[in-house]
Amino acid sequence: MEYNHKDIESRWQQQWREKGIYRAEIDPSRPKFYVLDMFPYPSGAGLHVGHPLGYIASDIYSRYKRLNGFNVLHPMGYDAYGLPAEQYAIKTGQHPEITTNENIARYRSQLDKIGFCYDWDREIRTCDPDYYKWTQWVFLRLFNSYYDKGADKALPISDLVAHFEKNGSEGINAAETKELHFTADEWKAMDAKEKSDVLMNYRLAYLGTTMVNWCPKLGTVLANDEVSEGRSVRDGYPVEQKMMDQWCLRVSAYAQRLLDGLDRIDWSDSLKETQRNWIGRSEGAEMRFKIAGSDIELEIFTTRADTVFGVTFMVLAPESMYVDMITTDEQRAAVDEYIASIKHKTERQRMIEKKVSGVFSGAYAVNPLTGKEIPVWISDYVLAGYGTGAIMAVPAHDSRDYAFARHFNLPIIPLIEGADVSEESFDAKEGRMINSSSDILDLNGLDVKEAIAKTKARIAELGIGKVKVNYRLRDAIFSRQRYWGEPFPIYYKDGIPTAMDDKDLPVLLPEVDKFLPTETGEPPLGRAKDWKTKDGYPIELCTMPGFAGSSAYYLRYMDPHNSEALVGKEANEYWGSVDLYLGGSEHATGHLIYSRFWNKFLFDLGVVCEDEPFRKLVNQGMIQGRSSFVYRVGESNTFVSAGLRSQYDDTQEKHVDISLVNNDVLDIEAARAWAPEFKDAEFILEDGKYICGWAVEKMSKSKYNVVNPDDMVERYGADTLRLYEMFLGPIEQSKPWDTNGIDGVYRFIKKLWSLFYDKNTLLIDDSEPTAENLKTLHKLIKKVTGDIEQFSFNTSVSAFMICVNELSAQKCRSRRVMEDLLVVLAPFAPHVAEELWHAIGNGTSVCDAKWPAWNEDYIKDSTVKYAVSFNGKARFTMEMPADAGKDAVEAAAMAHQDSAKWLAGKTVRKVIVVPGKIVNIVVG
RNA sequence: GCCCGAAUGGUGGAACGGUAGACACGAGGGACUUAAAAUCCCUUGGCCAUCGCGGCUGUGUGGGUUCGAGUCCCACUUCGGGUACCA
Repeated sequence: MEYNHKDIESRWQQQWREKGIYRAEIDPSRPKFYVLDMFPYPSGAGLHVGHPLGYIASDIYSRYKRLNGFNVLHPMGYDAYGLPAEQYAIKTGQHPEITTNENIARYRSQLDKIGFCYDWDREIRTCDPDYYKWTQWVFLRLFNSYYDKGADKALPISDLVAHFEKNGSEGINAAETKELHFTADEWKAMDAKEKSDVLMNYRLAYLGTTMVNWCPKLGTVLANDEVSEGRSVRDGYPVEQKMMDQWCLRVSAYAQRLLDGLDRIDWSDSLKETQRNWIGRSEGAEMRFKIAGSDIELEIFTTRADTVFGVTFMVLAPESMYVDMITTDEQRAAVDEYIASIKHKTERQRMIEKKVSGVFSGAYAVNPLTGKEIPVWISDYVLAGYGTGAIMAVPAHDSRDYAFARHFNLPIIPLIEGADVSEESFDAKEGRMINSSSDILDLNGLDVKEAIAKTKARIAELGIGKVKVNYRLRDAIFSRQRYWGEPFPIYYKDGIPTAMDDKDLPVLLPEVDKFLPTETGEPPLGRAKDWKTKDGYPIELCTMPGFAGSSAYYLRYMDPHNSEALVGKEANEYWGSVDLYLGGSEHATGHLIYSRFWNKFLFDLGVVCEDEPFRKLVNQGMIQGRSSFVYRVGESNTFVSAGLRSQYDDTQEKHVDISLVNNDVLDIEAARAWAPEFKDAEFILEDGKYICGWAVEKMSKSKYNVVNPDDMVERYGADTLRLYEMFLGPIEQSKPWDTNGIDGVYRFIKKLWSLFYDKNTLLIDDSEPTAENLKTLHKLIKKVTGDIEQFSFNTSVSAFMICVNELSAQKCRSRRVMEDLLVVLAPFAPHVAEELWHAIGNGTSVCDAKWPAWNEDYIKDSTVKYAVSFNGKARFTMEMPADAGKDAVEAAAMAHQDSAKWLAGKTVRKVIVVPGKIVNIVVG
């Protein structure tokens, strides 16, 4: 029988499906293991060969755990809400649901061909009402909760209301948008709208007026992690800043817990570091500066309290509420003009220009520690969203303040001994303080760190400020002016945002005639007929963002058909948290923050039993494309081979489809047929060939470098694709796809096959394995076991190749050896392993076998090779009995015939013997 | 700018501080074949060699630790990734 992957793979895939062997059920008698892939957004382009990389790795790990007796939960689903389907709907009028379902069907068929062990009975789609009901359900909980900083957890908003009834805002220690002060009587006197406004200040899901990233092209707001360098991450459209009423999640309340949790989880250091930076904890002090001749106090935040004596001016963010309050009449016109000029610029423009700009407010503030009066300026280099939106400027020791001071000719006072501030500021936190003394505080001679501590203590003592920890992490903006997303379970009762009841869930996404905003600029849901509650109140028009549906999907997989709860107690307690999570590092500051926040909140509520959702996380690298180019000479219809390109002044590179290129040699006839512009083109050859240039780029249709896994499966089979993707290199590393190498893996499978079959004759018998056979086998078992535990799948593939070559040379026919070999191979190449497993007479599936243990005795050598070096440089090898003692090894090395040559005329100073490895003789 | 990470043949990549380049691709040579595909065998870091003895050199650069460094430490260069007026 010849190896026929098509026949084998479709047959076994069908059998596995029919027998449902990958179905996972709660089984307290077995240990559980939860392996999760980041679920994909089903895009119209389908999967390319890079997508399955992580899925293959997690599949290998899942199968390995199964073989080791674990009850493995390995589910898959679709992050089905998203912009591309909606964009397509706007263009064509086709409902995004239709597009999405088509794309899902395509993804599924592509995934199925690769032979994954997913439990498809647990599939979820975020756009499915049975699923998004629970997304809405969590939102209602967030809406009805606040964060108590004392208890350090989320509590019901009703607790807060009870407190207000009794004590007003007195003694409240809650995460809040801004500090509010009112008495119980004042609270009671408020009308419904006023009370709603006050509670919004505390709710974990709240409606707030915030500066948002508005993308006019997409007609929606974007979260910070969806914006990069002033453009939308997904499509690259410009993004501008705009004040809008938006639903927000108070993620910032969990900043410290999100930070602390990182120490308890097994993620890569770089990913943890990225999250730490994103959360951006910074310890400093808040300090109040009085405005001269008024009662107004400006509050600032600084990490450099030690530099108070170098404060020569203050700066407010243009959006700061103080701007209006302190601007003098003389400066009013200038300030208004400046603020207007800022508003015109988008964030992107501001960033590109990076020009120093600002305006004097006319007001002066009093430095509380020196008594000196300093001017207050307004500039856009101070951000409204961080700290208090106001800073004390210390030009000598902060580069931004320095640039500003230079531009506007403001004084610069150096505070650190030896710091030269004539050309640039001295930002380092080191050195001894000078020029820092007044009646109130003396820092002279102190080290920077001591000075910071002393100043903080003094500020607190004087009651002009306090020690404060700030976080860069902002609340997540949760509204999208879009159609294809989860509707909010919120309606407006006389203008007051009101939560729906659990029994009203799910709030189904309504039908609309078009997917565009309305003529009056309302979101698309404004087009829905009767978008009202039963009582006739209007329902929220925005939908939730993409990260809503992906924030708790891993919980739903545990109990996907539960209609009573997001996840049942029993299921949650059994499956716990995700033991292994695989996905791309691009979610480091988005999904992976939001779902941790979401999970911690649900933990506070007692809905889930684990505080962290993903115990171990592995980022698989990206597989990039390897694009091929031809070079057009000037504007002509002549193309020059890559090697001759330098002989022409003006050549332009042009992508050509990689299917036309083999080992960088262009198939010219195929190229002529491929594109009209090549039809009559002239090709200048080198050595009779047209050599293409190449570059590693992201795989995309427009670069003609996409490799489709279906084609690979068709030509080589799923097992070869799986092995090859693993063989390409370490899983975490990004690497270009190169189809050329796949033949090597394909050959390996054929060699494996020929170990079992010669034509139609099965070669395997019941003969006893030889010592050699066992050594080869057990080396493999040991290696692969270790590799899988460490996610080093590429070296496992090499180990299989070596093993098969050895067994083939040994003419091994022993069934015992082959069985173990197939079990170890099964996670990597399940189809061929299953086929051969049955061929040698096993009735049950190899997926249900037991992972073999290796026996060290079989691997042990009776003799060991020692590399003998002189002064560290290896010169020759000698063989010694494995149990020879150090002295014997040393003596043998010294007495070896080759030693004489290296020892001639030298004295031996020292001999180092590393058992089983090396003898190093140090000679002088 | 700041924070991570990386740098090894023509290519992808192996190497608990112990004979660098496993394994694979590609290339070259050969066998089989009318021929091709497939398969198999040999060679393959560089340089030298009285090319079947052997030798020298070699893991981005420069130092250091060590009997011994691709691996550890310091400085630098280059390339990726993240982030950015975050006070």
